[in-house]
Amino acid sequence: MSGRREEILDAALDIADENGLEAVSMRALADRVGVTPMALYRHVKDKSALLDGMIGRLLTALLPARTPADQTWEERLGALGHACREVTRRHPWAAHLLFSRPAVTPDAVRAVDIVYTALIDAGVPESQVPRLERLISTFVIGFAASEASGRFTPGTLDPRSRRGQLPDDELPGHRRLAPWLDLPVDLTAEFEADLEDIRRLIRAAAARP
Amino acid sequence: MSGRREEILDAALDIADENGLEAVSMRALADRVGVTPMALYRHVKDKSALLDGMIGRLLTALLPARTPADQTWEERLGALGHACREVTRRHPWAAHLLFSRPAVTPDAVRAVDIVYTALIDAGVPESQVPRLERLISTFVIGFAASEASGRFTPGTLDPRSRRGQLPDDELPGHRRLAPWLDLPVDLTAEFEADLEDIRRLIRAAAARP
DNA sequence: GCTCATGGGTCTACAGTGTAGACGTATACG
DNA sequence: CGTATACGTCTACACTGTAGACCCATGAGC
Repeated sequence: MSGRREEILDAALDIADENGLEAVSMRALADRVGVTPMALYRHVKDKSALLDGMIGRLLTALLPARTPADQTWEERLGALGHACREVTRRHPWAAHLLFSRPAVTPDAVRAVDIVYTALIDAGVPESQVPRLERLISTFVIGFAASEASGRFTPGTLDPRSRRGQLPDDELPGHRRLAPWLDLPVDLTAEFEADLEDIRRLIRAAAARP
Repeated sequence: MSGRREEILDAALDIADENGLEAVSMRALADRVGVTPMALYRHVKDKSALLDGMIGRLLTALLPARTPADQTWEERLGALGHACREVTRRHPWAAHLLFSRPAVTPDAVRAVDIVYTALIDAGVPESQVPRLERLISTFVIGFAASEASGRFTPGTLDPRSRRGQLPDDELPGHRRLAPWLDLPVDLTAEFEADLEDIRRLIRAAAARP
C-alpha cells in the first residue's frame, strides 16, 4: 500500500530531471526525501532496483490510458512512437535505461502488445510480427537515446571541421554530400519521416506471401 | 609517439572483457598496467576520456582496412552491419558506449562515409542520404546494444509467465501470437532479416522521385 | 661538464559512492 | 498487556575519481 515507495521514486525522477541521472545518489535522494540514506533501503532493494523503479514510473506515464479503437494501425504506431520520444525529451537521462533494463514490467508488456496488434491489423504474417516489433522498438528507443545523448548533434564542432581531420579524398561520401551536411537537422521532421519509412516497411512485409 | 597510451587502452579493454565495464576503475587499470593510479593521468585526461579511447580502439579494429570496391552496396552495408554486431558480441560492454559517445573520431567518420557512399550507389536522392544513414546506424547500434544488454531475451522467465502477470484479455496481441512467442529466437537470422528489410527500405527510397 | 626542461611515475589526501549490520521507536493487533 | 511490523537512524567499510606536490631519468643546449 504505502505510497512511500512512489514518493521516493518521484523524488528520484525530480533529481534526475534537474541535475542529471548521475546526481541521483542514495545520499542525495535521502536528503530530498528528508531521511537518512539507509532508510531508502526499506523501500528499494538496491540502487539498480531504484533505477528499475524509475523507468517503471515513466512507462506508466507514457502509455495511453486506453487505446482508442477508432485509430488506424498507422496512427496507433505513430502515437506510441511519439509518446516514447516525448518521454525521453522530457527526461533525457531515461533513454539509456530503456536499453539496459529489459522491459518486463506489466506496462512494458502492454506497450509491446500495442505494437503487436498494430502489426497484425496491418496484415503482417504472424510469424513475422515478433521480429518486426523488435525492429521497431529498437529503432524508436535507439532514436530517442541518440537524440538524448547528443549522438545526432556531435558537439559544437560543425561538420566541416569534423571532416577536416581526414584527407578529403578518403571521404568521397562526405565530399559529395557537403551541401546537405551543412544544413541544420530538424529531428522532429526526421523522426516523422523515419516513422513513415517504417510504415512502408510494414506494408511491404504485409504484402509479401 | 609512445605506445604507452595504447598499452593502457588495451589493458582497459582486457579488464572490460573479463569482468565487465564497471570493473574498469582507475585503480584496477593501474594495477594491471603495473603502475600507480595517478600515473594513468599522464596518458589519459579523464576517466571519460579513457572510455572514449576504448571505443576508439574498437572502432579502428572494426573498420575494413580498405573497402573492396567490387562489392555491391548491399554487400558493403551488410558487411559493416555484421562487423558492428560482431564487435559488440565480443565486447558486450561496448554497445552502450557507442550510443553515449558521439562518434567524432576519424574512424567513426570513415564508417559513416561507407554508409553514405553505399546509399548514393543505391540511388537514394542525396537529400535523403544523411537521414537514412542515421536511421540505419541507429538501428544497427540499437540492435547490438539490445542484444548485449539482454533486452531481447528478458531474464530467465519464459514468455508465458511474463504474460501471466496481466489478465490475458488485456493483451490480445500476445494471446494471438502465443504459438510464435514460445519459439526460441535466432538473433543471427533475425538480424539478417532485418538488414534485408532495411535494404528494401533503401531501394524504395531510391525509387521515389 | 653543467644546467635545465620534459615525460613518466609515486605518495598523500579529499570528497563522494553503495551498502552491511546493529539498534531504536511508534503504531496496530492479538 | 505483549508482540509484530514498518520505518528510520547511526556507524562503519570498502570502494570510487582525481587534485597537488614531489621525485627521478633522460636528452638538448650552453
